[in-house]
Amino acid sequence: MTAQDKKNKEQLILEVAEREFFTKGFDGARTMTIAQEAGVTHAMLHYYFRTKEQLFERIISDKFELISQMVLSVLGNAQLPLVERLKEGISSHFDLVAANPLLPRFLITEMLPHPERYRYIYEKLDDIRRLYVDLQKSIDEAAERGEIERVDVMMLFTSILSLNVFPIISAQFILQMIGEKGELDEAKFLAARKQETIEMMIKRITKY
Amino acid sequence: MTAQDKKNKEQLILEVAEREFFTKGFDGARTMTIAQEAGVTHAMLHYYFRTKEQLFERIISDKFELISQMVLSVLGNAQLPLVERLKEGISSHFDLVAANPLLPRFLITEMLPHPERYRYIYEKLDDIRRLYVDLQKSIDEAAERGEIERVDVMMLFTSILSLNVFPIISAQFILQMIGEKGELDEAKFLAARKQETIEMMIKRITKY
DNA sequence: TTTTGCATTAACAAAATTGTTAAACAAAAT
DNA sequence: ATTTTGTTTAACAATTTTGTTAATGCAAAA
Repeated sequence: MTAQDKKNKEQLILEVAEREFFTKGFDGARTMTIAQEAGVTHAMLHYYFRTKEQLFERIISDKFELISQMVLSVLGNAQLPLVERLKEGISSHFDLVAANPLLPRFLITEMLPHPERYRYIYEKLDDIRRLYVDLQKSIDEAAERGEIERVDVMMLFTSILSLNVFPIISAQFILQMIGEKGELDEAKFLAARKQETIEMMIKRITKY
Repeated sequence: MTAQDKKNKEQLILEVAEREFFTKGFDGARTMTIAQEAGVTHAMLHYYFRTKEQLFERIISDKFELISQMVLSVLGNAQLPLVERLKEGISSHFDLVAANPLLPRFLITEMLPHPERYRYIYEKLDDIRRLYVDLQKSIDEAAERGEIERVDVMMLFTSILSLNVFPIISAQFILQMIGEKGELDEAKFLAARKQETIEMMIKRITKY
């Protein structure tokens, strides 16, 4: 067995475990299932990661950067003009969430019930306050010039987060409920959502 | 022990169990914990409900009507004029979700991973298709008369659901991230959200 | 080639969780 | 008063899940 094989085996466990944890939550995940699906004995899993908790921690800290981005990117690129910034922010945030659809659900099911476990994530997010203040300033200035409506960034932020994340989490659910004859598939639905969200947010800040 | 006491004890277990299941999910919930918090031996819990599964099923079927309402009420009262219908629908839906904040998270963590367990809920929701078609007709007519923009009800529905549910689920999370010095408490935040959502949706269908 | 160190396996141990039972008990019915 | 019915408790059994260990293999370094 080469070093490469080892890396691959460890990596394989991590990938399988990520899917397992993200879909079933910490409590629902089974180390035996993970081991089985990764094609290793469950003793191997314990050999590499010692405990279920440590395997979990490893996955979370590996995902940390992505989680931060997932929150931050809503606020967009401070260099762009306001409306562009909004469009680009919504769009890139949507894509990021859509590319990692299991993560938001996991955050909701794991972080919310165990906030103490994830304190370090909140700490890291000082960046968000800078972008927040910055965006509020841009908005206030534009509003001063009568270009847009004055709006609260926290409301804007929450709306974008809601409109981007919720449909991605629950697309299946919504389509099953009111999808007509399944002709509208998930990909089309989400593409439509992305445009809808951009349109709604633009309208929200537009002054008439 | 009177019949009343029994009812109370059984009821107490149900109440405690509901909170336990809704916060920790089926896998995270512990029958011992439930029994302990309800002040009964865990044998009692099994005496009344036989298995963890049966206790769970009981809670779900008891909540069934509420779950249906939580989806249906978004579409509002078909008797009212369109804008009123929208305002009233958003408002009552928001209140319903806010009064049962654990339920949406639970639906996301339980229904989405186990759609087969909840097939009967989808079946029940033929009502929603009636309201859906009905609302689309109202909108199309109003749009025909040039009163509002033509919009797709599924988009409208999804937006309202997103804007109402997501902030309620994740208020804590959002406030911790960008809440300034905790001066904005959860109640104020949610009250602001409710107004914001109504305003956004009205703007969405308004024609200029 | 021998040693060294990590990788692997199989069997086992421990802990946590759920589920059962028999016997005691209490209340209501006869 | 006695029977019947349902409730409660304590002890225990079963199962599931996690974690450990000792023996073995195997590849590369010494």
